[in-house]
Amino acid sequence: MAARRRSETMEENRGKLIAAGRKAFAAEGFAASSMDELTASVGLTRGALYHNFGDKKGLLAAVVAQVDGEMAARARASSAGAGDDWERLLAEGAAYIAMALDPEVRRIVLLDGPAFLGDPSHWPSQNACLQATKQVVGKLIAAGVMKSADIEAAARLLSGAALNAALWVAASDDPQSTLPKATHAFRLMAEGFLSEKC
Amino acid sequence: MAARRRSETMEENRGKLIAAGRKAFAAEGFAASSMDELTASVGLTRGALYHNFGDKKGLLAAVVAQVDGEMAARARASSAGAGDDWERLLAEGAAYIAMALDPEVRRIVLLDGPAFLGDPSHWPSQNACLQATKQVVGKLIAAGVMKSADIEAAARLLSGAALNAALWVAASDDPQSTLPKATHAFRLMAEGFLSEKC
DNA sequence: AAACTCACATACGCAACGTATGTCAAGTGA
DNA sequence: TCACTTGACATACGTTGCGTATGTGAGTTT
Repeated sequence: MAARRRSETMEENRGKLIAAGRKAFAAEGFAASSMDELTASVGLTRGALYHNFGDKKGLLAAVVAQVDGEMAARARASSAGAGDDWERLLAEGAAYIAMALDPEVRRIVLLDGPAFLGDPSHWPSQNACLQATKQVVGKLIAAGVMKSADIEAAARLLSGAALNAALWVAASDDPQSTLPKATHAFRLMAEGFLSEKC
Repeated sequence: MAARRRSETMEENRGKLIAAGRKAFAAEGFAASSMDELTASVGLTRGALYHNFGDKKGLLAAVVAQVDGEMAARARASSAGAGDDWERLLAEGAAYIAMALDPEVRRIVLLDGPAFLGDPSHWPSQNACLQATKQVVGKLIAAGVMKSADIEAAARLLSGAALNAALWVAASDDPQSTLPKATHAFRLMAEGFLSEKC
């Protein structure tokens, strides 16, 4: 058989472990996931895991970084069609709410991530979503569309409201009917930041 | 020595374990807290814990219920001096932000609680804080002070925004200087729910 | 006061993490 | 091509910590 390059199989194995991590962490949570089972499910042992990621939390960090990156991409995509920056901001908020309905996002990034890795603003992935929001908020405040306020505070409040509302939506009996209520309330509240409303 | 009643010592031991749980969970987090050490620290063994609380998560639930109750009391106290209901709502929001600065509240109720016990709205303590906010929001919407919106959605967004902002404040380098920025932004955003602003 | 209850201690099995060590294929230089 | 090195991963082991099954003695009942 063709002799495969080392770096090639290593990247492949890292990918396998991260993919298995996404599944296991989303399904059972970080604490309840067994690394023996997880590694065995992709034909490896714990040796591979500790060599590549250092420890169990290292794998979680890698998984979080990957999912976080995908979230930022989703947020960008959903706000791409917006006419102005304000509509872009609202679109990103709606995207946050929709993303938190994803079991992987909810369990891994919103629950286990903060609990086991600490505050998201200190993650290596830097919470890419929040950075995007901060940028838009900064532009809107500078342009006078939004009232003067601390940029990071406003971005935090907006994304925090959206994410927390989404956790509620996801845990509700009928997510599909509660989702519009959440997005409507979000739009109302965000408008509190608008400068001129008369 | 005077023979002590059984129910008396039992309540006392429950209290000791809950108090030890608050300390340990706040300091090291739920997952990293050893039940052997925790029970030994109050002169008991794990036997007492499993008899009283069923399992490790049972103790966490009891601790969360106690802290949650204290949070509700704090919120009530801080909004007691408010003139009207709207000011009461803002005061509660400010109280949320201040409470999340408490290490016990942050670690136990905001991080480990949701991660290990599931969504707060399904807790036996019913997330007493949120219930209080819902009541005020309901009155304000009925009175026409706030725009029409789903009561629970509005309450969730407001408390979620406050709590998430508070997590940021707590994790920041200089909490004392970022706190006013957060409360100011919160007030601005909450005003988005006001009916008449002209 | 004898029988009983139950709150808690003791002892055990098991699962899972992390580490120390072994191993063999991929790379390197002659 | 062949000895030699590297390193990615497997294997084996020690440790920790949870949950349970069983024991026990102080308190309670009759």
